[in-house]
Amino acid sequence: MTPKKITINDVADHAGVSVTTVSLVVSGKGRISPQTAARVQQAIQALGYVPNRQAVTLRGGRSGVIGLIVRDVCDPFYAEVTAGLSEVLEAQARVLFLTQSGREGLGSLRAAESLLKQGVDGIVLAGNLLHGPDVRQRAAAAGVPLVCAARANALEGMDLVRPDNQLAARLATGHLVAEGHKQIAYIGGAGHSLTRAERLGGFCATLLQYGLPFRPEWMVESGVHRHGMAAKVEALLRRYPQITALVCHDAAVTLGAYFGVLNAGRNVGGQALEGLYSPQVALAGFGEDADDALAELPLTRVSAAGREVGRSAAERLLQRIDNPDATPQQWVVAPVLIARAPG
Amino acid sequence: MTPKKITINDVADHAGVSVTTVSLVVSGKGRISPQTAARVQQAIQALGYVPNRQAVTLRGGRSGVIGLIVRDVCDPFYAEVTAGLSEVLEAQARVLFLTQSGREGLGSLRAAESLLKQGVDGIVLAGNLLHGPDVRQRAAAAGVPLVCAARANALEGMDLVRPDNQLAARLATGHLVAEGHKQIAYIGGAGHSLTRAERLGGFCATLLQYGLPFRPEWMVESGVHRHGMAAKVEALLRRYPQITALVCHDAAVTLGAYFGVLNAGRNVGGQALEGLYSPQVALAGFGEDADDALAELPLTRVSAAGREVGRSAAERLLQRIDNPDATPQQWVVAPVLIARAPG
DNA sequence: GTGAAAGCGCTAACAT
DNA sequence: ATGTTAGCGCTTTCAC
Repeated sequence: MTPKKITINDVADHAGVSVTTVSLVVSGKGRISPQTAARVQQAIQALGYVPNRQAVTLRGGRSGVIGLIVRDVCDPFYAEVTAGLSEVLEAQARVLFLTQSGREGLGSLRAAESLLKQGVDGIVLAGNLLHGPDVRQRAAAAGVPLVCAARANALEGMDLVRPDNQLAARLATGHLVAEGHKQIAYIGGAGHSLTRAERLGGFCATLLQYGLPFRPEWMVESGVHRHGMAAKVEALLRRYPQITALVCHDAAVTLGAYFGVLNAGRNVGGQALEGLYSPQVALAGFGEDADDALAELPLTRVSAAGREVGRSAAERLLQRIDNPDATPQQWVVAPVLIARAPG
Repeated sequence: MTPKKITINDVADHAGVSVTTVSLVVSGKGRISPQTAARVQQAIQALGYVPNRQAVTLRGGRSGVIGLIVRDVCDPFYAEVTAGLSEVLEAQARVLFLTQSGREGLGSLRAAESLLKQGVDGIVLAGNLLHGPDVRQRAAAAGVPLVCAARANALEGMDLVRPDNQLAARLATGHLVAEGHKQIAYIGGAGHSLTRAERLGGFCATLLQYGLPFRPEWMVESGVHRHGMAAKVEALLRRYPQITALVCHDAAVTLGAYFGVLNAGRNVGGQALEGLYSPQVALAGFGEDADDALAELPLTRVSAAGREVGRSAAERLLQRIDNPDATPQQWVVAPVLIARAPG
């Protein structure tokens, strides 16, 4: 059934050389004569030889495997991160171990444990940075490099790749301002969210920069479950009819806001109209590219570029693998503005 | 830096026995005296011994690793499948290799190749069944079990886990019928989609079962990009005002349909009103649990239960690993209806 | 019941 | 420039 596994010995026999020679040819290390090298290559082709990873690793080489600890692959942002990571690693002929720490998962630390047991060359911790220090300690003890990828800022002293939430908010807000809006509210996000805090920073900074008002009452929290945003937005707009634009924290909030606008008797659109009061309310929202359910809505979106975060995390980890003693760095990935024709 | 790796030899020394004994105790195989076993266990605890996977695998044991080939982890359905798979495997102290075949990935076959090189115990092919036969052949040649997990039916002769699209459509349609709707249209999906075909089967069957009309003009395709569904739905409703309910193919289509209903001067709601013409139009849609952006809409959703598909695929693969010669089976996973209070 | 020893496939000294 | 050989950590006959 299973075809006889062909090993380095078979190749050596077939080429009439020793295993050392074959090994040297494969790794391109020693000085081997062109003729011999050619004969060996030919034997490799003929037999379809593929080096056995476990043997290499056992002997002390690299396993070629990277471990990923992610809270929940179903979260669109982290799904993008995972995809980006996987892309880069595949291009390097490496593979990715996936473990989940959240939901039904076994927790970051246990995940790390099981990855280390498998002999990974490096670990990416995506989200769940609460247990970051524990994981770092464990990885350090095993001499395995660790890189974090998260939605918001966190620990010092660790390699971390994250989106630029502040810039994202500046882009979104700036876009609305450029369209002529002067009364802008921020909708959604849980009060304790670090991501929200960073975005609010960019939001306020942009308003200040243009001399526009920002009022605490115009920053509406959503609970974690994001229920009833439509009602909250409707109430906001009825109370402050001068508001002409909303920055929305995520896809669910955006949709809620959309209905809130309609329920308040206003329309959703882009360009701010003349005069103080406009029946139009413009929307800008954050979200991943994969959140395409909202693609048809007339709104401007800013993506946190999760895929790019994943790619960068992979790059950084590969660097760390080659150079374990490098100083930890924070990499910030620029967001992407996807403007929508007003309408 | 790196703490000395402790091996089976260290344990043997510490316990004053031979490596054979330690191995036997760990695997629980040979007949070892309780005293010796206890001493060994104690040594294992004391030293924190963890068997080296590569050594075990090299020696001929199982690697404890399962490979997953998925087209795109960012697709909500396959993200759920991945999560379900990962859950089950983690519970079994196994780990999951993730490879992507689509997008920037290297194609199913190359992914399979790289998984086999890593010595996986089994492979799950999720989606992209076009290349299923190739992958199967390759896996079979390596003596590695293969299980497919896909959104729709496909090849014969392979183990396959998939959602019950037909039942899903029956649930959605039946729900609308139970609410009193008699004129129901099906919106969205690409014409060549197998999933759509299966759902349409369930849709039509349900209508027939209740003696309700089904008309080809009431089955509106969306392109692959799902643009302009709002306009299509508006046109449909204006042309056939007797329609009171829509079954929507996915989240994006549902949202488009929602606006189509509004644009047609109708409202979205649940209960069918008296009389032939109702201003209300009810919506039922398909989607994963993770598609929660639409959670606030007053509509009934049917989930394909991707997570459960993943779990089942894992179960089946574990069976195949224990019993490689079993006959291929098709497993069908029941969908989940999430009813919404009509509003 | 327990131990000695032979490899699994590979790499890296150390010869030659 | 190429070959010999000693392990990496483990399981598994086969002795005792």
